[in-house]
Amino acid sequence: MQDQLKSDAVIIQALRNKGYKATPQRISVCKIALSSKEHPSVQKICKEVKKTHPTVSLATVYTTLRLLKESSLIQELNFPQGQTRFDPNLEPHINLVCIHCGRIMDVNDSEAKELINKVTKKAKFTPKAQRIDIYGVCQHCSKIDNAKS
Amino acid sequence: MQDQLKSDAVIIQALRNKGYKATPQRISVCKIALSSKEHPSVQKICKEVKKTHPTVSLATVYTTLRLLKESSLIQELNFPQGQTRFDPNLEPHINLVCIHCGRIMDVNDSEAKELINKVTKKAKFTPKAQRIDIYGVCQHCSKIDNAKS
DNA sequence: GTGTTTGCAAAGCATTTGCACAAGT
DNA sequence: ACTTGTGCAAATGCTTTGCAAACAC
Repeated sequence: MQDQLKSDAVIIQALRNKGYKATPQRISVCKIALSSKEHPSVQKICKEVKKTHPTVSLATVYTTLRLLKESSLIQELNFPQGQTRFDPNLEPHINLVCIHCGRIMDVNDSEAKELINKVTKKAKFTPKAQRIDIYGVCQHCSKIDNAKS
Repeated sequence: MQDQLKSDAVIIQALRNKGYKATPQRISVCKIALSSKEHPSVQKICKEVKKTHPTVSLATVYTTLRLLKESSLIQELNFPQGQTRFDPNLEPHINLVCIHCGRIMDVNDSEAKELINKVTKKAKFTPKAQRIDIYGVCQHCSKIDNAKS
């Protein structure tokens, strides 16, 4: 699940710097939320944490995710039907959201950044964050669809 | 609230074409959802409809909005804390979302369209819809902030 | 007249909160 | 030791659903 694992030490330090206690559950949630490229849901994160901390509760996962959000380390992506996913990539980038398999792929594109700069400057709007989603069918799913027909 | 009011006749025709009955409540919800530039919430739409149809229920508003969504006439924009807003603009455009006053301003920009074309082609992704949000402080709210300090 | 829609109230979910106990510093 | 965090269960708030009466066609 995590390609780019943050080490425990780094996370413990970051939590303490912000005045939070570094509990095992918290460290685990942070590691997954900050390292995953899968844009996991709360349920998915909780399931993952349970592998090493079987007693963890959803409440703790929610609380920790809120800390990360308030510390501007992750972004919350809300979708219809109460689907919420989390993204540690806060740079301007594009989310390709597959409406078949639910996968979200990141595309880093410098033009996205330029577009945001241009538009906000023109509208005298002070940007703090952004979200660019494209909804559609990913390469993998359209292959499956084609094979079926 | 509505600058670009769709006429009743057009909406009635559209509903019937899709096999739906044109009830007064439905017509009213459609008019507001399709014409408003304010990206209204469900509550706001319901309140607006109540002005002419005081007995309308939230359930009816929800149902009608679902029809419009499934007919690809509006888009649902989900935000944290169960905030849902609706947007009749389905063309690629940019939403400037003010985190102070909650206003959402549309910016039509051909570069947004081009960016989407480029990225989806490259990733062999079939686009169906999109959403580009920039979160920050609008011109009006930053003036207020400056005046305070 | 027939099938759909309405409006109410109840049910369903995701998320938050209160609180006693446990754990980190 | 003191304070904060955990985990449970209950509460909250948005959205959906079931159903009888009302309505569109």
